Amino acid sequence: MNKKFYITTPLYYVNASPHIGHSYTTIAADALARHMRSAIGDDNVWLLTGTDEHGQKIQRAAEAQKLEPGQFADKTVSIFKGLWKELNISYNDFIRTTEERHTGFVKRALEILHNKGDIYEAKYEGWYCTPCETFWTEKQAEEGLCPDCKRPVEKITETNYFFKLSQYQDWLAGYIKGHPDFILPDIRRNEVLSFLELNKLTDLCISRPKERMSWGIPLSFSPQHVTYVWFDALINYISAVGSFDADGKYSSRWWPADLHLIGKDILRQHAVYWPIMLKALGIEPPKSIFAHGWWMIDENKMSKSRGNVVNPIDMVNKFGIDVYRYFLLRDIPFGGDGNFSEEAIIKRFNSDLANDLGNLIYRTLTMIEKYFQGEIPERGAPDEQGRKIEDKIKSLSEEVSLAMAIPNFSFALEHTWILIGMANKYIEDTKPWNLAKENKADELKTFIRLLVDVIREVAGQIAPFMPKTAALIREQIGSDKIKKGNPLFPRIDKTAP
RNA sequence: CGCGGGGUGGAGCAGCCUGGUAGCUCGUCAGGCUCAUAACCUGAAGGUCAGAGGUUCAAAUCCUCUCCCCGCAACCA
Repeated sequence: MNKKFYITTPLYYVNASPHIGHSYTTIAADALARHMRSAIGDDNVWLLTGTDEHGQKIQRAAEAQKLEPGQFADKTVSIFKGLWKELNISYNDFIRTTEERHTGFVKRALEILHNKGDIYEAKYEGWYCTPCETFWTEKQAEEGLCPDCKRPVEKITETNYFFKLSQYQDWLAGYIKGHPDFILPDIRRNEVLSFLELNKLTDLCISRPKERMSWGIPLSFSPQHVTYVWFDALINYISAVGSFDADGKYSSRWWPADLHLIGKDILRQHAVYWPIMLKALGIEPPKSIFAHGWWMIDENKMSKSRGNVVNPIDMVNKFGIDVYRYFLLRDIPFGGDGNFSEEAIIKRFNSDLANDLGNLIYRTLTMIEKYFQGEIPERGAPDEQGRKIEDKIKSLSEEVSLAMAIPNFSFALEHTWILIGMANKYIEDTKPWNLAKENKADELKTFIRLLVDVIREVAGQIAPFMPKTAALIREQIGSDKIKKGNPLFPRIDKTAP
């Protein structure tokens, strides 16, 4: 029935280089997209990522490097694209908010809302800190001082444009209540609901005067203003995959998105602003928004000021792409926070990848070499333990699919590892070395072939998580004749430097 | 009374929504095996599920209170 799957990552803000958090969301989205491609076909899955490039932070960061904002963004974008290539991210489209296809779309969307009366002009009053170029509320600017630099703020009044968020508050609350899967996991859903109950939404200021901030999309009905970055950025999810017709009706092959994958820090923008913007535009909301947790670095929140930002490239260089991908998706149930440390990666690596999976493959290949000169045998009917393994092979993909639908990546991987464990135990119990000595060739064939079937199934199930590894496994054991290589995951000796 | 998350054997976690022998991974100890990457398999030790009270035939699981830790408070995945 649902013959398409449209999944997005956030549009990453290009004011800084990507860190572990960006890579986490993106890898998760990639794994899910790959899984869905194998389930419903390559042509029916669309993975969108991209970059958010407007706004004051970019303008200032560019100035600091004596670059035009566009040039500055180009630099960061190439870093992001390089990382996604490195991490094997199979995105279908990469949209930049500075591209014409997006800016034109945003202008049009704003026009529609303006014509409809959902965007109105009003005086905006606030306490402005000129050196910081930031507005503060009365409460934030205690004693008339900027909370950042502690210099005096001044009261400024300017004309801006506002979006009628408040008008849709009741609709949104009702919608969330009526759609249990709209905001996931439940913790986040409750968070948004209680936020909506406890607060009265204020209309969202969606413009910035050009003289103060020029790096943005100009409003067509007021060229001296540019669009507020969040309003601009969120629209990418629809601008990338569809268009408005002459009457302002939106159409797209892919919309509504099946899943917006985000971090918990940008939940409110996605769960409050975004659905309301869509509602106002007469466009269906996304089916699901899933906010995952944060990686803590050695028990601390990752932040630049702490100097504990983890660069994904360092981890990839140290442990390999697939190990990094596996660790992020396996170590914690998707949704919660996790602790990131090299020690934790090594632990996962040695126990799951080297001992369980790598060793299973290696010992199986050795047996095929030893007992069958490298030819993979056909098999007959297995014994009882073998039949249980057969059953597990059959049921595994369904189990994995259910876990991926949540999505809970660690559950999905755990299911696969149960099969790996069963196979390792099967070897132990069957004692093939005795079968060989006793010349029980048929039993040995069936036994070995079942192991091969297990490994092939495992390769299929881990492919979305570890595409490179899956390909290597298939290379070694995918055809009639094995190609044994070195162990896929040589153990990491902790005592070594 | 700002909001939220968490406190489960040595470590990290699942289970809690839909009460009913407390589970997983790692670590430790003992044993087995040799096809294998000092890997694999088996067994054992180890928890009054933060504390108190309540509901119930029965509570880690539901309710109340207390203590402790941690995030968030509008552009950091």
